[in-house]
Amino acid sequence: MDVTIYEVAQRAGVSIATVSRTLRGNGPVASKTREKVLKAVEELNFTPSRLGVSLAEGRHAANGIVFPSLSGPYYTEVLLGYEEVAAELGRSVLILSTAGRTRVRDLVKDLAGRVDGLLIFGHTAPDDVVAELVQVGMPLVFVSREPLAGADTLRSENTASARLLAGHLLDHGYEHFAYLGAPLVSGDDVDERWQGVRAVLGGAIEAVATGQYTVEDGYDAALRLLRRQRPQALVCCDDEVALGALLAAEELGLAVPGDLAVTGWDDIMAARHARPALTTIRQPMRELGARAARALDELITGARSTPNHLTLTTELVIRASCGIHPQEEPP
Amino acid sequence: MDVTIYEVAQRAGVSIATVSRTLRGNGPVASKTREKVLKAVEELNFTPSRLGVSLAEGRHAANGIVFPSLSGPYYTEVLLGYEEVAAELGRSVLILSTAGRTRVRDLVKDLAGRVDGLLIFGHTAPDDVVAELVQVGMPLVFVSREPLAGADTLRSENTASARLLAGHLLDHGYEHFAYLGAPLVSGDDVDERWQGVRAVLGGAIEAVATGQYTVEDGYDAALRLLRRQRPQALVCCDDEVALGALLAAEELGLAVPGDLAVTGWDDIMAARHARPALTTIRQPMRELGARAARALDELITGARSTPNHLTLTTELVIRASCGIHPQEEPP
DNA sequence: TTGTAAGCGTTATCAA
DNA sequence: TTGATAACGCTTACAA
Repeated sequence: MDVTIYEVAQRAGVSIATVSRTLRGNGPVASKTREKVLKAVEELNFTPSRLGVSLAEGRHAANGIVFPSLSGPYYTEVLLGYEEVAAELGRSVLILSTAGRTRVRDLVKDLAGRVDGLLIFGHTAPDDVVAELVQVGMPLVFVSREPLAGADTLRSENTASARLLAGHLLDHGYEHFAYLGAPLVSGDDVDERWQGVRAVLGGAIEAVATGQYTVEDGYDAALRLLRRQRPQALVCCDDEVALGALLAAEELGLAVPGDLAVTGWDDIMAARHARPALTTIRQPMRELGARAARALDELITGARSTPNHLTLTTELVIRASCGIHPQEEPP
Repeated sequence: MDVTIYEVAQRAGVSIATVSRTLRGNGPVASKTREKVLKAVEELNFTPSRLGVSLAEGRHAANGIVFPSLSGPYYTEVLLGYEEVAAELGRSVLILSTAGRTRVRDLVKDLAGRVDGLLIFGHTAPDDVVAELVQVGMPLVFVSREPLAGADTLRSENTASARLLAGHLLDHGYEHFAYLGAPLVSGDDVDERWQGVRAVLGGAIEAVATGQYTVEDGYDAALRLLRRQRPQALVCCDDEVALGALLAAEELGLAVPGDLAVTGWDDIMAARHARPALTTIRQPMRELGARAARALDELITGARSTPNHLTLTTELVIRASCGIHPQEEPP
């Protein structure tokens, strides 16, 4: 891409203004002129410089997204939903992964300078940068964190489903529980889930830390836990941790369900295919991303100016891992 | 971000050229002047507009990446390696997912207009667009496809490892095979793998199609296959398909290994944790991404101008799924 | 050591 | 219906 609007104008024998009008389809253009212009555009294979357009329009036509990493399907799914809708709306997507990275502050600020709006997961961006962005009016939507003034927040319902899940486990007759994946920051999804189950299970459940919320760390943490005590049910903060717990149980020769119940969260693809299939809370990940993109669009175009705080509903999906269900799948 | 270099200059009582020099640290600036400028920058909280900088510098300081989707860890891992190194080099990353999308041509062209260089997976970008990009000299690196004139190509070794794998299976004494995940385009990784195993196994192996290379489609395809015939070994085009095959085998009551051998490709995290653990070919996915970013940097900065075609080495990882290995893990 | 001014490639206003 | 021309926000010769 090297040819500019000037060369097109010259070739077509018109001014650059006319070329611009023709291409954008706004101002009036005589149809004979239009044809000359289009011909020149065609011949020169002209594409307007994105930089020139953006500078003049005063917008990037691009969105950013900040996530910790892409381990596991959760962030990936949200990202795909986000990118798809963003593309529909004519916006590109710039990504920023913060996990294990130094100078996150600068990276986020740089990213913010390249986009019209930002989707930020939980607390992946430093509070002061967030404050700054809110301050300057940058359109922002946060996913998986508590509401914040001056920005949209979007999340799936956690506490009510947590109670539902806890209730179901009580119905199975369990009395001793552990929550695998202790919350790291307050107010995010993992924390809300923990608060929810604890509200029902009270002293009968104890939070156990994992490193990250991955299969590996879930496996390690579960192994350590199960070697020194035997809760009857392991409520995991997400499906990946739960898959890790399943592996640990197998390694220790514990039957799931039977010796141990395990539950997850999110309903990632692997949850259905796990052995045993995971009881979990389904969260509409793709939709989270899609909605975030639309919300951002509203904010950017000015179709809306007051922040929205939305909570999507979830669904308890009961499968095999949480215990024996007598009248299941009659033949 | 609303304050411009003019306001800073005015406040500091200097010209915009001096502000620019100070901030970029190139031209000479008296230290007293520098301080005045920095003070003004501080007070006004000035950040140079990315658009202005890019337009003047004639570069985006951004890279693009084109992939089909992000299902499964392969693309994700490459993406993470890519983004990490790109960030190190001061470049942002724009993504484009093409799966199930219409107007891919336009999307790729638009993306190309926003970046200094592009990583493209296999054949995810239409050939004519690719030709056009090569034509105009856009720095390009392709991952997982056959060498192409005018662009870097980068891939992991496939055929030699395929032979190695096939040989190992022959050593197990198998005589009837199936290759799950028939190649869709010629020249990509999946095709090379197929060519490699077929070179060794000849007529003893037959290619079986899956939809996409996912756990679900692998499961479906394996189920259909195993219901009508019983190869002794299932060579899968990647680990996800292999995981699906494992599920299908379990569903049919086939023991793996024993009744059936299954192998994968890539060595994703789940391969190690699968039951049985997957025999597979390890491919350095993260490094693929990292190298692509560096290669692009060389091309963009002009440190190199002739295309490179690099093949990274892989490793056969023998685990349990390919058959019984007598003297394994002595206690 | 500093400032002036010419780009960089568009869009859009205002006259003609 | 068209064309000058002023933004948009910066970098960087070139002069001073």
